[in-house]
Amino acid sequence: MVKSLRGMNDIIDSNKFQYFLQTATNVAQNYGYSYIETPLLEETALFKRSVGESSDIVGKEMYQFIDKGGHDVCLRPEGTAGVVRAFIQNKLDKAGGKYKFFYHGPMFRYERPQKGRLREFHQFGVESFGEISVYEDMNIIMMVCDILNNLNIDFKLKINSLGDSNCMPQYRENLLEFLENHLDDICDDCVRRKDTNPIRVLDCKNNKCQTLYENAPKLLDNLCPSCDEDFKILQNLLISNNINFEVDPNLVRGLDYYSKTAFEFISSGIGAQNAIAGGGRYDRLVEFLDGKATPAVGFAIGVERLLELIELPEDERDGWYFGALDEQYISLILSLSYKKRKNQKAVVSLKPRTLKAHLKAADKENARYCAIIGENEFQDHKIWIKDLYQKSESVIDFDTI
RNA sequence: GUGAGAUUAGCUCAGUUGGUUAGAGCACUGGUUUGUGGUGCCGGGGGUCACGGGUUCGAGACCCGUAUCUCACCCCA
Repeated sequence: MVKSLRGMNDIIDSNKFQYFLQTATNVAQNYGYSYIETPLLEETALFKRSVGESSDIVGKEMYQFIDKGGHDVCLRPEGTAGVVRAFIQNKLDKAGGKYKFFYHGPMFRYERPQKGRLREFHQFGVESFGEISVYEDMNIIMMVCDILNNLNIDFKLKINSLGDSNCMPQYRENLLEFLENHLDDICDDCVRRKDTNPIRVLDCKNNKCQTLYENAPKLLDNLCPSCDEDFKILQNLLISNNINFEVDPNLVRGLDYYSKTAFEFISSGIGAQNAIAGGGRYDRLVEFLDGKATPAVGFAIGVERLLELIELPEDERDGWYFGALDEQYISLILSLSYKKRKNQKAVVSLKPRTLKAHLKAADKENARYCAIIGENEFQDHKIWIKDLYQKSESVIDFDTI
């Protein structure tokens, strides 16, 4: 038997998926965002330049291949790069103004699958272009809060500031110097990180490293005045809007393009993969991908991780079930259901059964009304209807259905 | 990529030191003296015991390999 590839699942029971998508789409539209769809396949160079070759995503997790035309392409491992490319390619950077997009769809990373981590997974994300103000960072965070609250999901918000091109390079130097001086005391992973992505040592899980890093230079102590002020404004905004948060000076993002505000939404109860949404500001990325310098900020939600946490509201009895006690009335109920379906849900049993069997089936369908025609009803030009919720019965002329 | 544990019916799981025809609950399906569901009773279908080798008179069980799932690491949403 041919099976689906490892870490790639069918979505057979799509109720939660649809429920999430509707909720998130609603919120995004309430914030004035419009839908954008970009290709799943892009030139490999796009991700190398945006996400960064130092990241594991690009370094070892991309579905990359040479297509029949000899182009080096790969399945998108994340959503931002494609949206930024589309923004530049359609010359929206030159047009000026503000652009706000939301997107959703599959992403691909060649990882070892676990719960909340798949090779083909789904993200819902937004990207806001042209707003340099930290108030937009706040808008974006409020949007995630709205989505999670509407879905009744408990979360913790962690924020940090990564600094910008004024203060980050200097901080990086300071940190590198610190690491060089403690090479013998840090774990093997951190030695490796020092060369690939030194900022990442900050969220190392090794206790010995963490104790050591308490004395390391701190991101937040090295912010330039502009970054520092924005970060304070953001915290005040969160407080005045009653959004609980925690400043996590060790919060770093895995993708290279982030600067200034970085945030992560965490949930307990889904195991080690506890980040359900993440995002931040990426003011340099548009320019870096050959566009006109445009500030931008966005987030992405990991859909599968969120689905683990969603409790679907209970379905109420709804719609009609049509059944016949004898073969000869089936064409009649087929017509009646066709009529009823113009404005309501209606299912038809295509085979004659006993009344009891029909009631059982109607109940299983979670129908509100069970409508049955038997010999008695047919002779009187009537249909028997039971309201399965009210438990009341009635008999009406079937032309009035 | 590293380490660990799993895999028996559609689902959740039993299955004794290796020994007849591999079981249960749920789900599905049919019937239930006369036309009343969710909540009675009786029946029925459904398993290449993940796949491939090996040990043995005999393997669902023991050994090896592969695949997949799960957990942790790494990484990240």
